[in-house]
Amino acid sequence: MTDLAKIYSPSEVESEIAALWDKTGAFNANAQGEGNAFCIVIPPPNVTAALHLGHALNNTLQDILIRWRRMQQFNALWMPGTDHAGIATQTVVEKRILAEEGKRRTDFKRDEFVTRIQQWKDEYEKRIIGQLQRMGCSCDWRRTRFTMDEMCAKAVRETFFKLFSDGLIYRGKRLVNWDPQTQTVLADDEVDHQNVQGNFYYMRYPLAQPAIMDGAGGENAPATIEFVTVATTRPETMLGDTAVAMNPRDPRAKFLVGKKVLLPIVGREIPIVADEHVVLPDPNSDDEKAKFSTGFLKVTPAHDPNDWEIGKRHDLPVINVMAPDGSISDRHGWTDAGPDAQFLLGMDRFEAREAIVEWFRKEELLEDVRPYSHEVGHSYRSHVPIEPYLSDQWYVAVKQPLGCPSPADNWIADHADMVAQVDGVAVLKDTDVPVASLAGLALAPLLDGRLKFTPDRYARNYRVWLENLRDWPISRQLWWGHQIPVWSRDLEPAADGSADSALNTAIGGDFRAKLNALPGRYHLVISEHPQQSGAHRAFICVDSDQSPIVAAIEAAGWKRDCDVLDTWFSSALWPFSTLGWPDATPEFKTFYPGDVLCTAREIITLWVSRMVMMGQYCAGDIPFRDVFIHAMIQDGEGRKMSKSLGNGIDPLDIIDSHGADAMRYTLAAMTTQTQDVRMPVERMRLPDGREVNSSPKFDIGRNFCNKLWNASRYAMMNISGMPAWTEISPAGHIADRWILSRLNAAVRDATLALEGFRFNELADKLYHFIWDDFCDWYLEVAKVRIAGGDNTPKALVAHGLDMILRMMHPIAPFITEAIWSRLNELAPCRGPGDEAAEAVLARANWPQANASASDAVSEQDFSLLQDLIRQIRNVRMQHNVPPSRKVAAEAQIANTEPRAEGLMRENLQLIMAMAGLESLKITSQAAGGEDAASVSAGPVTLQVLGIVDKSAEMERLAKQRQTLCKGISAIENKLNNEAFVAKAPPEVVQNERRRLADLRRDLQAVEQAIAALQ
RNA sequence: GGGCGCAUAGCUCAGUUGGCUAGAGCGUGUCCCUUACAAGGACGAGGUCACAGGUUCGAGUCCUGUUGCGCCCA
Repeated sequence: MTDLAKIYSPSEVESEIAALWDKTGAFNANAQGEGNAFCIVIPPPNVTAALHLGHALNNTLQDILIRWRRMQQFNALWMPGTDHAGIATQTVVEKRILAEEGKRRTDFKRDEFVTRIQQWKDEYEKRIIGQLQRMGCSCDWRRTRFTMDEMCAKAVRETFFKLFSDGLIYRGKRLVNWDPQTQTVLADDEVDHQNVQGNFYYMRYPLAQPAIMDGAGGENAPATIEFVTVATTRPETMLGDTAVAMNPRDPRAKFLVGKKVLLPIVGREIPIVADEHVVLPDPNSDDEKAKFSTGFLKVTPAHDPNDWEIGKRHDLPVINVMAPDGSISDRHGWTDAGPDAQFLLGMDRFEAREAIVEWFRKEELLEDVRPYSHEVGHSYRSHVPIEPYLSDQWYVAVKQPLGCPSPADNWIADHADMVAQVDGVAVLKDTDVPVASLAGLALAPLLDGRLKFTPDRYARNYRVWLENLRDWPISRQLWWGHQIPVWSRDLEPAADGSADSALNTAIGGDFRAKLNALPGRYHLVISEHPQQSGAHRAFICVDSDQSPIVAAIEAAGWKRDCDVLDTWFSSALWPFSTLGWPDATPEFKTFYPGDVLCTAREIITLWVSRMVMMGQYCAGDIPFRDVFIHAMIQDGEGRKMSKSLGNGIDPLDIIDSHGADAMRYTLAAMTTQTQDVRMPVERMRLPDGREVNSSPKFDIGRNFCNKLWNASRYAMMNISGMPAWTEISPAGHIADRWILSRLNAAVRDATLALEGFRFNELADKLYHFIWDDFCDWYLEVAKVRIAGGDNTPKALVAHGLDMILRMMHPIAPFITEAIWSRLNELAPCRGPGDEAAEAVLARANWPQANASASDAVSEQDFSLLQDLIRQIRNVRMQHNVPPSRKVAAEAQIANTEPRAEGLMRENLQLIMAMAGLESLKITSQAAGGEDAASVSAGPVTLQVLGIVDKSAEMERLAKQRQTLCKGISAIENKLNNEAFVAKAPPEVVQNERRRLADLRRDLQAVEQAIAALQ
């Protein structure tokens, strides 16, 4: 009987099983549920593109954890969803529309364009969810969220409002990382540093008045200086220079500092200032900077972060010479562009670089050009070099004391040893991070051990990043995202100079009183006007778009900020926004805080830290206890998988060719503590004719699934006539005692591996238990016994299969569920207790290990039988005895080992069948003969009769003797070493003695065999 | 410039606090289409654990240095 195919065909069972899970609501979590909750939120994949193999790994691991906990009967929720990925998605849609329709974003109205992105999002969200489902992910699909859906938007709005009201969001003008391509600001961690081959340009700036330098000419004669030479890699920024700086220790400084230079092209007169930051020139230095330095540094505060700092120290003007698209412009802060500069206006920054260099060359002011390789920041999204750019942005103050109740309040009292007082503020020891600040809220749980990273080395990344954290720029000049809920208005200076009367004059009447009369919350901030002195600018944050306050202020001429929030702002709220926070929903109460976050290391700072921060600040607790960081998948050459290299692997292709379970198994087996894994990529042809990228690695999983499938086939073919558990005596046969002990060990090992996030160990232990112990030995022994009329093994096979399916289910859910269904039809009751098995494996119980089920004696006895059988097979092989030829053997057992003799006598038939013997005699003197081969296993010496020619056997024995002698002398040396015997732990010494005795016994057997042959 | 990781069989990788003759899968050699499985079975071969020092009775494992590769941060 069996309807199972000989070869496992994943496509035939996967859809059927997916339907079963769907129908039974197997993945549904219960928000009203009693008992222990267990919650994982998915790292929401970007709707930018379909999922790749890295996602497959990430989600396989999460699914393993959630299925395991669900089987442990936790009320398990895996929250699914996707991320709007602001800049990334907007960029791909812009590119697509430009390529297909030749239109740019600016050809659309904002809401039209957002609709287009929305369409893209709908398409990819569907694709992504479909991919996750085909991988077998057991998310509660009813709850699927999106970072811009209504529920998440509400959390974003609430959080922004709270931060704004708490004074933690401010508007600041400063140098930002600007992406001229997408025209948005980027956070520091969105900038990729790439090594670029560029040039140092040496440019002469004439002095306004020539300077006389004593003793600088030859022979200490005074010298006249007419110009200074600055070196720069970005000549185009010279248009915005507002000083030349030199190190005060430079011997020339006393003659030059305070003098003026005339900025070429522009004609601007700028001072020479002294600043320690300038590197002294030294052509022989190992330091690249000193080698290339002239000692004169052009200072462009609007276009370089270091120059910005120098500018602040010397109170220099800040002149921005570029438009947001990176072209040279006199409309964004540059007011003195003279006639000579006109030709540059409108040029792209790189074009301008060439033009300016050429201008200097023509004017004979270009002293030199030297090649120089250096790091340049690039946009992680558009890949163009970023431009340091002066701009107004919204920031979150991450190290500002909170001034509102937070989890930090009790923490300070409870962890006095980790806190220091600096200027009346409690900071975390050895840092400048206030405990009650956003950064402090993220850091404290790591320091006190509530937040744990696996592998733990990543905790350091997290800690160092938070300790050095700078304020978080959260505004992005995009259309796709959560629009910033702040309205603003400029206020003319009031007669009395007060901001409030300026406000009331502008609006007419008591503005605050008017707003207070309306329902809803708002927070008003008035600051000085950035340009007009005496004037003010007012900002209002409103908690909801539906608020009548919005209508009121818009009617009064307030304008809403056009920018949107950084994507990570909404992602930071994901662990609780998805559960309905700020409302006290049953979901939030049941599932927050969650348990595990599973992600890649590149995202620890960007995302993990911010989730902890916001979880504490908004929801009052950390969002998860464990952070598991998995490896990055690279190709066979150690390169990142990417579209541009064409070395990426599509998980759906693997599912089509190998099956979802095979993919999952392989990915789990590859998950060690290392930070990247290599996956050799090969082209392969699918049955439908498509040629796709794949990897031979996935054969491991496919072969294993096929093995499991066939072992199950065998088990189910033998189920008829299976005795009830109560009718058998599973302790009666050595093989039964052995497999039960091994089974128990497998349960224990699998559970421990899962508890420690050791996925490869889980995969490995199950592989060897199933393939080696269960299939190669237990099933083979069972065949012999069943053929001999013993039906007991049938019950143990059924029980073993039942347990294997449970343990394998988290890794390979489809195949195990499919076999489970069929097994339930054939043998609903199996195993101790003879109880009916659960209907759906996804909801069945995870087995429990039992220390008393471990049987070391039986394991030792059985391994003696295995050893003996292997030895006989080995000697047969070496003497070219074909498997079909049965041979006779006789065995002799050391008379000090009566247990071994009993074991042999009870299992004669078994040994004969397994080793291909026609007879096996136990005698007190197994003499063998000229044609006998001698083997030994522990106390058993056995002669395989009639198979050898004498010289071949002599040769084999001689080789064996040599190996044994080598081993013996190694141990003897060790034991003769007095220091070893004196200092090593007694059990180690004991062990060596036992090994020596064993080897000597084996050697004796070999020597006897040799003597017998001679 | 700072930090992290990796280097073990032809390939991809395991190897918990130092302790049996360093393991697995793939590949490879020999034999076998034995009624669960040839995507299989049986039995083999294959390693100076990158290099040089040090600690220790004992080092793939700990320490120092060197070389090569990769990643993160500034």
